[in-house]
Amino acid sequence: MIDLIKFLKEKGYKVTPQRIAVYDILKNTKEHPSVDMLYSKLQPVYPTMSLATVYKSLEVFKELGLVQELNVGEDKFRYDANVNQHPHITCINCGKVEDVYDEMLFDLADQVQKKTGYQLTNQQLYFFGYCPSCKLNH
Amino acid sequence: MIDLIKFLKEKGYKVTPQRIAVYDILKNTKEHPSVDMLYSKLQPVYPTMSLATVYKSLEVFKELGLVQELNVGEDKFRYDANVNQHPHITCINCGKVEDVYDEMLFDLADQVQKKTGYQLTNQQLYFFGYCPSCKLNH
DNA sequence: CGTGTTATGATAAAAATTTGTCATAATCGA
DNA sequence: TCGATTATGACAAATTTTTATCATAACACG
Repeated sequence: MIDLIKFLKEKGYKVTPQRIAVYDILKNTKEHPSVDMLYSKLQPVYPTMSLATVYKSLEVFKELGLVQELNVGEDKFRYDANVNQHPHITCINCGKVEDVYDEMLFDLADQVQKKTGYQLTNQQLYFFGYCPSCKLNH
Repeated sequence: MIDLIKFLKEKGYKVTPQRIAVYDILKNTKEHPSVDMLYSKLQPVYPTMSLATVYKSLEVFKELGLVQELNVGEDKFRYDANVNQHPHITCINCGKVEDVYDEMLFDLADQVQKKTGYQLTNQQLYFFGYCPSCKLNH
């Protein structure tokens, strides 16, 4: 949270309760919410919070490098306050998105860079399947 | 091409010039076209081809397992007649999408499955960066 | 070749997220 | 605390891909 305030001030953005609230949710969840999920979570706390404000806050956070935008194959984005590049896994039954930790993935970028001749800037690794609890009901 | 006709007939779909034309383009390109790209390519050959027909053809192909739908982070899909699961790399300058061949990626799914407990059905691995020719102009 | 069924094409319409507008409110530095 | 500037909120509007409609055309089977 200290980071958010510092970053906002450094760039001349104002520190507002709304921005803090949005970032706070992102920082304290592992469920990679979309804009509508964020909005729903904020409603109880900030009944007057507007969708536009959520969008505008996220825009600022992206610019500050405080969140990353994920495209998990839905027609909307999800957001993650963990800006480290890391793979995600989505349950195709219940829709949840989780992180994947695997050392094997660390060397991947280098390897791909050598093979392709591209200068990599980014990667998005998504796995899809049934999560442990959903796979029981199949 | 023989596959397409066989598959269509097996499932009771009619063999039409439009379906053949759409599939033909997908089969003979490596650029992973989107619907609008397909439509543009078809225009010179089939001036009366409709966008709706492109969409409907792709729907059938997906059902037959003849194409895969890619989400490379745009707000539309791209299509690939190579239905093997394989990683893609996108140039963030010129927008082209290419395949990545790397043996390292083959074990990945198993590894992730073990780590996460998920039953994997699918994966989408996307790398982003500047392609060899675009990176010169930076 | 004829008939029943499915596909096509043109256009309208949906669908849903994201952006714009602008009056009002809040922030921040002096 | 004051004043200048920026942000918020409510809603309109844009954007754009994708689906639905339906009369006409084409296919496939006997």
